[in-house]
Amino acid sequence: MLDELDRKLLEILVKDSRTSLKVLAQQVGLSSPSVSERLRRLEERGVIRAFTIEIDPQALGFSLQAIVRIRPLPGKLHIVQKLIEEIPEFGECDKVTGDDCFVARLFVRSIGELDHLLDRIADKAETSTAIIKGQPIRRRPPPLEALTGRS
Amino acid sequence: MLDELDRKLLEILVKDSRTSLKVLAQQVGLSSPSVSERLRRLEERGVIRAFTIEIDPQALGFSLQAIVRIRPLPGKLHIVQKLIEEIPEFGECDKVTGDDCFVARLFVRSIGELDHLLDRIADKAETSTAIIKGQPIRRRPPPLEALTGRS
DNA sequence: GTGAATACCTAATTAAATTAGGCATCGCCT
DNA sequence: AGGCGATGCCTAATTTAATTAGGTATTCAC
Repeated sequence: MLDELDRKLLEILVKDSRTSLKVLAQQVGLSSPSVSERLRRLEERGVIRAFTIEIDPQALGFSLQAIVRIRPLPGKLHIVQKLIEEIPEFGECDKVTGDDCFVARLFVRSIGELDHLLDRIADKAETSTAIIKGQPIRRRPPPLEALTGRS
Repeated sequence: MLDELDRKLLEILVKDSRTSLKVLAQQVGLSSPSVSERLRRLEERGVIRAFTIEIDPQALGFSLQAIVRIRPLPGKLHIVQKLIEEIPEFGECDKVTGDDCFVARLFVRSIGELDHLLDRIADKAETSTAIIKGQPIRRRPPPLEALTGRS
């Protein structure tokens, strides 16, 4: 369902999505219309979810990040979820097993802002917060390398 | 340091980084060479870290994700960090305050694979794992919206 | 007030993406 | 076995986009 060439294309595009069809084509040994068609299908099938840019949060003024565990109080699940969706300072957020809780990333400008945001959910959920220090050890993408290499 | 137009450009590009200079230009009311120059500088300054694609992990076979808290045993910090960097199944990983530990995302094909990977660090760190269920409530990006809107 | 630096513009050029049309291979059905 | 449709690729032509070159207005420092 995803052949060698598709994976190679994805690998190149993760590193630089502006790579021209011409260059992609010579990397995989196809013509540019063929590559174009493959990319179209990868998008169509949802393998490529988006062409996007990665922005440095610090450049936007978000010098602080935190990882927050949020356990909604009984009956408050939907209200809490809605809040998370609406507050723009939330980054990625996942629901995890166990005692039905969320794990989310928060981008803030200061500790004060962090406190303020947590206050907004304090009466609807039990939270625990870990402040992120330093630069990330790794950044996001799903492990394309893991498909070819051993682990 | 980042004016209104820059923010607008970032906002458009986060949604679709293939947006042409022509379209960007008319959205912000500049000519395309001017937009081109602004983007060049945003990259140069590190505001735009990368042009990239977002891939659906499931399409790659990673049907399971977990968030793992990893507290390296005394003296084992660097070994653990190196492992996290090298194992391709790790996604983003941050160091957090408190008792010096990491919070990482793991992409795996099965519970078996998850167990296997955790075994590899079991003798070097204390770990606790939460399996992610369902689709994420929110996805990654730092909150551009938070710069304009109130919160 | 003059000179240098910005930040923008338009027009011309170069480069990239798309379209159109055709060919080979494969699987399937009769 | 022969034919038919669907794939997946190709080249060449066309269209669209990005870049470059050169010029103008504005601002700030001296």
